[in-house]
Amino acid sequence: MRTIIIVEEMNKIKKTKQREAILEILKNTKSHPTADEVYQKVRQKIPRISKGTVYRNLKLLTENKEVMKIDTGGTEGRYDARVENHYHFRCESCGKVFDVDVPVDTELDKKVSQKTGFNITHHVLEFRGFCSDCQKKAIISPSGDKNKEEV
Amino acid sequence: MRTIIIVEEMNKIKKTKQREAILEILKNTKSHPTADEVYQKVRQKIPRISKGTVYRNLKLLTENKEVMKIDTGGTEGRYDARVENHYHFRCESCGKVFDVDVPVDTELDKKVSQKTGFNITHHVLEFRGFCSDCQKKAIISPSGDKNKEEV
DNA sequence: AAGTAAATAGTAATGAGAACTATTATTATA
DNA sequence: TATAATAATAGTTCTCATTACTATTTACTT
Repeated sequence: MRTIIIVEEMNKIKKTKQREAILEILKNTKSHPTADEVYQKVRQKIPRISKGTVYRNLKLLTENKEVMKIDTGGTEGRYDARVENHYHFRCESCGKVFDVDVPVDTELDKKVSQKTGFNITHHVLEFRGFCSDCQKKAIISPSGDKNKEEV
Repeated sequence: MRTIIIVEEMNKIKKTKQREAILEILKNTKSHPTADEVYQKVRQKIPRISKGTVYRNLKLLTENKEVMKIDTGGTEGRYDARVENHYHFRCESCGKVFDVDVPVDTELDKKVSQKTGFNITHHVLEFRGFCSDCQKKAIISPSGDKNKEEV
């Protein structure tokens, strides 16, 4: 019988201006930009930065818990420099994501853990509906109908 | 000035064995299969069905509220024939999604609506952690580290 | 200052899902 | 029941977010 020892090699992370600029952008925005939005913004400072670098660093920063990835809903990931658990609202018309500041119910996790036997680390909660802007300009129904005619 | 009238044409949906088979599969499974998993299963009954048909019908069934799409987390959508709002648990190791039967807190929507001014229609809540199976076989940490060595 | 290893830019590959099109199947109607 | 109208299908191509790959550059170590 072989003994298996798991060794975690710490990979020495080097400081780069690209990663610092990306983190800075996330820290200075209240919106929750997509990777592409971060890319567009960081290009103003570092014009030759590549999209791969943005993705790689967003992933790295997420792994290091310096930022948080919002993978709830939609196809595009969104990134948030606010790393403590909190809730969001997503507009089903324009897709924008906003913070919702109500206390996180950690008791719920314990309750459901006991009931189900799952080892629950946290929960993600996203409110859905229509933001103020989209409520105003809601002339065309947001239900995704395509059978519209102009007469 | 032109008058614009928006006309919604009701598209008459035709019954097909493909769509019925897809709905049947979703009704007879407690798991929450991805489009591809549905495709694999329906192929046992209709071998020449195309993946596009599966996607199109899943979308159609979702629009008609006959099934529900779980777009929370991950890249792949999952489908559920249980259409009334309920909560889920997602295992961060194997990716499986399970139902969580605790009452849905609709009061929360009203409370947050009033506080924020968003028109909130519902919320999605997903517990995250590790399922029973993955807790047992958790020898290798699920944190996504790749720097492991066997000695 | 030189050596090393990690990070980068740029490009190609992947994979979920949507779009397109000629053909087939379903429903309405004569 | 046969026929006409049109929705749905199979099969293929396309899109778009994200990842992988690779030669070159940059940051840290000694």
